[in-house]
Amino acid sequence: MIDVAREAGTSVSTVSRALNGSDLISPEVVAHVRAVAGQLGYRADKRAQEFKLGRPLTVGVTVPDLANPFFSEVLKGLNAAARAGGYRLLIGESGEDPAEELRLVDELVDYSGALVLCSSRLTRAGLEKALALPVPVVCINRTVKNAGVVAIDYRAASRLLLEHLTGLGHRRVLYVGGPASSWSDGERRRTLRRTARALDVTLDEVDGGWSGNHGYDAGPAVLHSRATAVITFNDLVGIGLLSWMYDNGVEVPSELSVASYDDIPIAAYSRPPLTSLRNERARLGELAWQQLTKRLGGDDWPAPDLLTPELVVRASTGTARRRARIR
Amino acid sequence: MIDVAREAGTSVSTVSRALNGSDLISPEVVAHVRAVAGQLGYRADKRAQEFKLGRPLTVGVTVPDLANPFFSEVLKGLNAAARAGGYRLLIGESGEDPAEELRLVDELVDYSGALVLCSSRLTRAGLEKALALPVPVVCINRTVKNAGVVAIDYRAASRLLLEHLTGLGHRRVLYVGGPASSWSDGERRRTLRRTARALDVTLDEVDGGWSGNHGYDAGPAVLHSRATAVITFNDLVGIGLLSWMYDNGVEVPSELSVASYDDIPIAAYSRPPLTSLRNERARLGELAWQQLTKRLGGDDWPAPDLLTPELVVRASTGTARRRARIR
DNA sequence: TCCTAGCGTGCAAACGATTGCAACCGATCG
DNA sequence: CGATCGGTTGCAATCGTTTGCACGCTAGGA
Repeated sequence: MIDVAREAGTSVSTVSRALNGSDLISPEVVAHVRAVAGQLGYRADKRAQEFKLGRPLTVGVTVPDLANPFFSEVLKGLNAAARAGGYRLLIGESGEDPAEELRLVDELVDYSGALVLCSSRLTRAGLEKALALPVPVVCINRTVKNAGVVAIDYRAASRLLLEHLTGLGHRRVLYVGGPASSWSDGERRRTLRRTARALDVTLDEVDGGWSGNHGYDAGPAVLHSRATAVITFNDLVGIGLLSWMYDNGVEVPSELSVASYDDIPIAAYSRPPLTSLRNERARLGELAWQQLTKRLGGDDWPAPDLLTPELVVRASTGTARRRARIR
Repeated sequence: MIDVAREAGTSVSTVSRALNGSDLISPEVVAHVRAVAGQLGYRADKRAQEFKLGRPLTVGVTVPDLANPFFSEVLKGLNAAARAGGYRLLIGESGEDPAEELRLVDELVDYSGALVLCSSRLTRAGLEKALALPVPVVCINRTVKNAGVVAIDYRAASRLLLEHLTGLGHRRVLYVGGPASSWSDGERRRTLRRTARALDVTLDEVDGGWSGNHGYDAGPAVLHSRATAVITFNDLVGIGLLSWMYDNGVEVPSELSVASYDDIPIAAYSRPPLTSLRNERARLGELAWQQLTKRLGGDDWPAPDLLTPELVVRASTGTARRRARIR
């Protein structure tokens, strides 16, 4: 900058003003300075700028698992929105571990003007700590006070699933659960139970996880239950389960129906294609950013945004014609 | 910091030294300052530190598509390695668009001490521009001079695939290609052609893309070719293609074999499970970081790291018994 | 002709840390 | 007893910007 000033025969203040389009500076000088700067290949040091200006134009994000398509797409949406607003994303992955997530948050906050916790696995206490930080925090898929909240409406989601299954005549449904630290697993269980009661459906539950392997491994337990329909924590689990059923000669859907949450792209291509709940994941990210901008603009936190998913019926659900058993 | 200094009855210099563990300071003072700092809840401003200290401890990364499991896992590996080295990741997504990638690079460089371009879609000229930047650049899955290079050994990869297929008796193979701007698609084509010639296999090619939809849409073209085996650009394309074959009554592998590159987790759960080339994607990220540290340490760029994949044979490949045709 | 706006510009102080250098201390040595 | 020295500490400059304030200049009105 000093070089530019010297070369242009002005002071650095003038260079700064010229480059930033201040209005109390003559147009000729602006043109001249711009020319000189371009010629010298000068680039303003963004870090110094942001340093001087105050809070960083960065939003820190945590996700449990980068390789999970659900989170990738949330990140896509958030990234696009944040970039449009002049912000960048600093992404951290907690590996589904609450302690690691806390460390991560603690580190990200040093470089971020805001935080987005995506499907936070934080303990209650950890979350308190995060909210006490001197930056605004938005939670995606976790409700909490004094923070922005954007979430899937699991009440509606679970109702859609169960109504679909009862419509097909199922009266006994099994839920294959997700990671214990997952808030959204808790919500899915809670809303399923409640809706099952209302619909007079028997709901059993077994533990699962978040990956295809977890679903595959749940195969025997599923068969042991006397359910005719299964709802899995997510599509990866569902697809893994479908695979076990195929390997063990159980026909889907004539012996067992399988449905799931999220509708990741690959769900349409499983065999049979998986009935699932489509949610606008990218939109989750977008809305998180919107909440953030409002808050950064000085307003209070807006009301939580709830996204209602849409049931995509595919061939993995149908009427039960036979009891499943291993052949 | 000033507050801490005042409260501790010292100068800010002393506080700085105490907190950073300088050796020319008395232990008692260190203890005292630390205590005061803790009590006041003082946290050093990392951004100011890095600003003063010089280059940012951040590595900027570009990927074409965050939702693609291949890239997610590379990011996982890179992230883990970089964090262990005290660096953070600034991630940008180009959306498979060369122009956008260039903009991205131009922005990331303002905040990064190093750049990692993952499967760069940059044009030749764009890449030159990126390499001319005042930070070290590592390319993952793209070879280039004067930069770090970490890549899959596609020569070995293509050979593994074709030898497997010829071993099963296939003499006519079709390649369903990837995005035009993808270097790795180019490499796959090049090495396949070359190996096909050596093995006396007829190789046809059609254009595809990177997603399940691209694979599904390629179905008719695949059937029109007279190939008995198909190699797809990646697993997503492969799974999409399998789905089309199923929907149209083509039996895999008895009428058509399908194999692919990458072996993403879901490949094991397609129906039939997909024969694919396993590569250590997380390791790609790790190696990229290693190259970077060497370079940042003052050395020249090390020789390119080539990772040889491993063929995972599953049920989607077998001996062709019938000519495929739509029923 | 002089005074006063008002516009354009430069000086210098910040932002929050690190660090070379000088100064100070007590102790040891000659 | 004074010089020296090692061990600590503080002063002030610095990183690359932005910006409040003061100043100078020009033009227009009285």
